[in-house]
Amino acid sequence: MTPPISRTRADFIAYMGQALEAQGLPPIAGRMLGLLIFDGAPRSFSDLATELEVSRGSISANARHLLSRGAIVKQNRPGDRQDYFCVAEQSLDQILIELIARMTATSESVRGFAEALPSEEGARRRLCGLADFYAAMAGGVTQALQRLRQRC
Amino acid sequence: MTPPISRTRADFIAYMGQALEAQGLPPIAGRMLGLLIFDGAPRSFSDLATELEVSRGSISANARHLLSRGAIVKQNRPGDRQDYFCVAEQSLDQILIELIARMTATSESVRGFAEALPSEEGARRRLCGLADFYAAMAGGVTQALQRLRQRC
DNA sequence: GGGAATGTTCAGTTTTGATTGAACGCAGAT
DNA sequence: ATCTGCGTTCAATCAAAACTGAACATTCCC
Repeated sequence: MTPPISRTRADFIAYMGQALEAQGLPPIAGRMLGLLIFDGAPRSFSDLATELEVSRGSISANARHLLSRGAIVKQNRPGDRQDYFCVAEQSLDQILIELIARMTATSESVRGFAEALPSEEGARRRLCGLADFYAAMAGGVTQALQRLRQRC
Repeated sequence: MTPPISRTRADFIAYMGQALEAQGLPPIAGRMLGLLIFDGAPRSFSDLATELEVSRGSISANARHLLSRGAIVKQNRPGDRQDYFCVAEQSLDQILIELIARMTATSESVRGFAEALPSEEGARRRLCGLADFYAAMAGGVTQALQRLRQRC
């Protein structure tokens, strides 16, 4: 017994809201992204407000948030004053790229702390280990990114 | 002109507080972990409260948090009623293992949504792509984990 | 038995962040 | 000129989370 598509859609949108909230995005941003991914077509600003039952102010703020991360893009059409949004071509790439950047930055910061210490300090070795850890994660995610790119 | 070790130490602890806060941990948990990593030796419960200038209640709560994640371990010594904490042997491994589990779970959840849809639905293809995305990330982090393990 | 030290718990406070909704500016349409 | 629809902004509200501090139970020491 397969559920109706609309039900799956609603569940997916709610799920994405929670999943992305756990990764630091505001919940509405997650739901917006879920909706856009599911529908796979541009949706208008007010459509989003209506469908998600949130204020226009929230759409405005969260759209800006997602736009700045490169996860979605804004479209404008001649003769239509509305803004339309859809998932960016390489939306997922962008997320990974940003993640890699964050981890690389952390690695470098930690290495900076390490190198401010004399080499005989045990702490220096430990901080270097931590820096290596973040570098390794960045490397792993980079590989994932390459794998995804060549598949699509 | 190298800063004194104590200064680097304080800065590192503060930095870790912020860095791990950005990844969902409470700030004090991040600072505790930073302190323990820097010092590389067991520190007592009250030492932590004193040094971080936070209440014992906070140490208790955050220590439990870090313990449950396997990031730190508690030591008890004969003839000493205090609890001592230090970073777990495979503290970083644990973090990666948990991350992999989360991403794998997300991938599977999303695939579940996809498979509830008829194959002619475009949404099904898109959700499968998202599931692949999370799977690829989990794979990348798994590789990072293996690389780290064999290095140490 | 007191008394001091230790970790936990929990109610209350503070802080932080998300969300709303009204006010606003702008651009087309009437 | 006025009106309507659109998106932004911002002050106020709300909710969730972290943190504190006092009360408590336990253990050890005198």
